[in-house]
Amino acid sequence: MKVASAATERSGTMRKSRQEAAETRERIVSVAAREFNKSGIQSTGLAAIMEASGLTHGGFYKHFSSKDQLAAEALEKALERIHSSMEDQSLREIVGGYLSTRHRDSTEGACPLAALGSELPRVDGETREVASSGLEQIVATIASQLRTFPSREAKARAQAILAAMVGSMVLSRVVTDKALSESFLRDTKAFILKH
Amino acid sequence: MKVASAATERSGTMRKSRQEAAETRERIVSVAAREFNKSGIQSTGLAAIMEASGLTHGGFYKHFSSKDQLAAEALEKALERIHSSMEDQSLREIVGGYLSTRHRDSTEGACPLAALGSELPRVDGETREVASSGLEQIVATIASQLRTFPSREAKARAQAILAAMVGSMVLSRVVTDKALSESFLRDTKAFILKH
DNA sequence: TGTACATCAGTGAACGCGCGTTCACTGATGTAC
DNA sequence: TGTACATCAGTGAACGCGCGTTCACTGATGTAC
Repeated sequence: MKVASAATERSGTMRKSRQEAAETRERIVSVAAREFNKSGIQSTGLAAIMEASGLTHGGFYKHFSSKDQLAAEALEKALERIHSSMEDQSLREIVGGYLSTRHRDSTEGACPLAALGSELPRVDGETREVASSGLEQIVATIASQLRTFPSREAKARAQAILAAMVGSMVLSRVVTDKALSESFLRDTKAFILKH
Repeated sequence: MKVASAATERSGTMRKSRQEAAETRERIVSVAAREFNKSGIQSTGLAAIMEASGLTHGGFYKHFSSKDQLAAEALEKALERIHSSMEDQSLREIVGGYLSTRHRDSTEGACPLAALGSELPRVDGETREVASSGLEQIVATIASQLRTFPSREAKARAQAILAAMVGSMVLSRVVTDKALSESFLRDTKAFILKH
């Protein structure tokens, strides 16, 4: 703060408090994405998210107008993260990364389609739209890796491949037998890549 | 009640009130299975289930010791229903029946793996076990239709096929575009059967 | 640059509400004789 | 078969609790001059 000229202030970074507030907001969205993946949207309380963000619950509405708005932003962020991790990867890399025990056991950067899939048809309109369009982008990215097929067929196959990946992840988390859980991932991977 | 002998009473049907109570209990389980499929287990209140069963909420604990117990029974019943509908069907029939718009749009007899899949890893122990073993039975039944493969490979393929079906159903319900929703079902079906 | 006022991120108490569960009560059904 | 008592399915009020949301307040930061 000492020797910053007015020009630097205007063109450069925000002043301390506003910058911190923006960082706080981003932190809440990140924490929310993780907590939603772990426990579901409905089942995760705002107080838990705020506490995990190092704040008290009352401050929530200084950043968001409702829980729904946070859910939409957190879902968008999580889907973008998954989507961008797939870009410029081969089909083998995409499927291998998705159908891994690392992904199965993580909440931090896990795919919300698998973690929240059966809850998403019931979320509010805006959040649902975010889910739907994020899903479409992922399908398009997978399709772009199916270079041996004409584009219409590539999209059809990409949809089936994403369905198989999401379903495999869901079921591998439902099953209580560890070996069976891992064989869901392994066998689905083989099934997809054998095509 | 009129001319029933003591012998008939003992060997035959229960007396009226007990029989009605048993019917009430079954009705609650059926209603619960449908409501859980529609809104999720956590998000469905006992009062809503009891009201939809034509009762007041207080009577619930005359039939069940907890919501968890009801969830386990409702899930078992729903999974058994899906499982038995697959028995003695060909792979084509199983996949065609599962990946249908009728199934997608129904709650009454829908598959809980798709309707509740992402919630199931968080349910209580007994309910989770019911889900896990119901899932295994379905895999076995699908595998039994893959007669051209040795049994180990048949089971691996059955797992991948179930994963693709569940994932396809989940995503077809997430997506807001009607045509895209239907193409998820159609394309996944083609992908599975083309193998 | 320094001063006076405005803004606003964050706090913590409070709200109305729905939840799972408990309970005293009722009246029809079941049982014993 | 008829009577007296016990059982128990179902009712509706009440419980303690956590939820999303609101609000008065604080004090550091931002702005105007």
